[in-house]
Amino acid sequence: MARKITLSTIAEDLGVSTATVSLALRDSPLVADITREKIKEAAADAGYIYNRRAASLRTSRSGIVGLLVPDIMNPFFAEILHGIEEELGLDRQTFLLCNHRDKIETQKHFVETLLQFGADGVIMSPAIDTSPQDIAAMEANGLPVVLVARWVQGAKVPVYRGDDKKGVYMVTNHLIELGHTKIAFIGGKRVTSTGTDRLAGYLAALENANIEPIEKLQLGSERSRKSGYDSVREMFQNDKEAATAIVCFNDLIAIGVLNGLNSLGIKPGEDIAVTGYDDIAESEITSPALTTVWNGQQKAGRQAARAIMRIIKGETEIEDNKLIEPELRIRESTCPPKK
Amino acid sequence: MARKITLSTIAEDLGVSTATVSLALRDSPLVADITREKIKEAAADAGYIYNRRAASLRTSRSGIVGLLVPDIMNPFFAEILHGIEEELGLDRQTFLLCNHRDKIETQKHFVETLLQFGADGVIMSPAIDTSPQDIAAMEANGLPVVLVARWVQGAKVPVYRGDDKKGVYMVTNHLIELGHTKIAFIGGKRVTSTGTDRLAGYLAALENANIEPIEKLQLGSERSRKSGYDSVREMFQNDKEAATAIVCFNDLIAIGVLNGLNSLGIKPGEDIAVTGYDDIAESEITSPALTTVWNGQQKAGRQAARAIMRIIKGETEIEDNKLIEPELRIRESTCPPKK
DNA sequence: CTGAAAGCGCTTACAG
DNA sequence: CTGAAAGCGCTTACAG
Repeated sequence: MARKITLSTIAEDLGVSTATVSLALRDSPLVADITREKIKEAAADAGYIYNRRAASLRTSRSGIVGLLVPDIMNPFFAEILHGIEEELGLDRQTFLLCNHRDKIETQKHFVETLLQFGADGVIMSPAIDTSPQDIAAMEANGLPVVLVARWVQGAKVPVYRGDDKKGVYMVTNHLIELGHTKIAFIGGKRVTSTGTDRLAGYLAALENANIEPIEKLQLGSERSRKSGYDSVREMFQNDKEAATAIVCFNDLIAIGVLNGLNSLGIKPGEDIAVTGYDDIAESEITSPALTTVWNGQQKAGRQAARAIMRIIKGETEIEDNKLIEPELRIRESTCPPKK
Repeated sequence: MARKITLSTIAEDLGVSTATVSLALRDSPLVADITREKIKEAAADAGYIYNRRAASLRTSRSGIVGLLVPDIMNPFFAEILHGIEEELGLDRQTFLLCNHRDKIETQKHFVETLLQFGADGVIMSPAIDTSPQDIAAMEANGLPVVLVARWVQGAKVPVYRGDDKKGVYMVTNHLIELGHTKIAFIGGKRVTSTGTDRLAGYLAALENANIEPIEKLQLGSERSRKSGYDSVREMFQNDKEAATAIVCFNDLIAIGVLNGLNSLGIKPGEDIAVTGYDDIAESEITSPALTTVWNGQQKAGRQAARAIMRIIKGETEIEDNKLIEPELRIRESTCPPKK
């Protein structure tokens, strides 16, 4: 590369001012058509690269949106991201992604980075133990926040998510209608809002049917395939009739449970009923195909993205964030209790 | 927030110069201990936020590393990312992530963004059809490049990846040693360097054993679970004895194949042998557990991260990038041909 | 050990 | 429609 191309080198070459070049490149109607064309051509020829740092220092808008999720490897969050990408791509925003892995320190450090880069806003599924003060502090520093999938009690920011309690209620009820009474709940016991809400849906359905919940049928705190696999083996290794149905915290757990049961010689969909949650793409091609609940994660992602863009653009009317209605997806993994 | 806290407001409050504040906050030994302490305290009290855009405009180092992968939802790339994160976290680099989904336009647009932000370097698994000129252009614009997992013929930049050809050779050979001769290859036929290398390993093993490769036993171009599921059903729906063993392009395909076979009533690990590639975490808990090849993706990620940091720091001695040795992981999904 | 000053590359009033 | 000038918030020679 010879010398560095900037607005001023272009201006100099063309004998105009930097103001004119700046305006022309951004298609300002203030600039005469001929001038604009001439400038744009010169910029393209010279291989000019717009320096966003300089622009953002001046305008204090960075074009960066922060995105915080527990773990992008989890298809649930990946699908949220997908929704966000679809929506933000249109506005040519760039985003900075962080997997906080539910470590509040990681989250904090990343938020600090966002502030340093002058991010315009952040979409987050907050880490466990995020306080409303944490969120208020971000906003006080000029970083607007929108939540997705998880909510924080007391935080005054929009939240976009599915109705977890209702969805798990529906799927538990589906099992009860099939005739099950010994229904286990596996996974997600960690204290996220999602975990609490989903467990509450399960308990509400049992209560509604006058089924006494059994503590030892509620197992596992993680939300990975491996954890589902391990938990179900733990539950059934000694007592093959511990339960006739299993409500899983999410599809990943359920997939692990299907595999774990298979490894014990118990056939899901025949010997025992298993349900998932989220309806990730994979749940259609498990064997047996998984009965689950569509949770609208892509939709939540799109809503969150749209909301943050509106806030950034200074709109005050943020669309009403009512819960996304869950939908039951009955497939092959549920069956009546075995006689 | 009252007024904005900057270096100059702190300097003013304390009656020192901005140069001193700047130096003090970065722990320069030039500043007297007492002065430094006083300044640091004042900055912390005021809730000072370092403005990286301003700093980076001045120093032309941004602290940003770009990361380009086809799709972060794919555990193979997620594990590479994990390795990179582990390594880069230490240097407090921030990174900008892009899923190019093998669209050269998406990749191009993202690289443009990196240039605008003044990224210090980029680690990439290039999209299909990336040319050596594309990479040369990035470097010419001051953006050093390191490749991971995939390579580009003719590009003069370091590459960190496993020996795909050798690994697939090993696993195909394992099947041949078990007595198989009708061995299919499913997935990955798209023209990535990985696809080409892996197919070559399969063909080399067949040739070495004097087995004639059969065109119609090479199926599927994608690398997803769903694609494996669909391909194997297509292959076996009409002819249940189309093959006695299947080499899959990767573990995801293999997982889809396991499910697809199950859905057809064919038992993998008993009726037919199936192998994966990559040894992602999930392959240990499939049923049956998957025979596969460890590909060292985390290691490749770490190597790539270390290399880009060295380049950024101006070191010229970049560690020699020899291929990572693959390792065969024999589990339950492979068996001799059924009599 | 500390300060005054220039400059990184933009955009934005303000004049004309 | 175009230009001259200031300023965003840092860091870096340069003096002292």
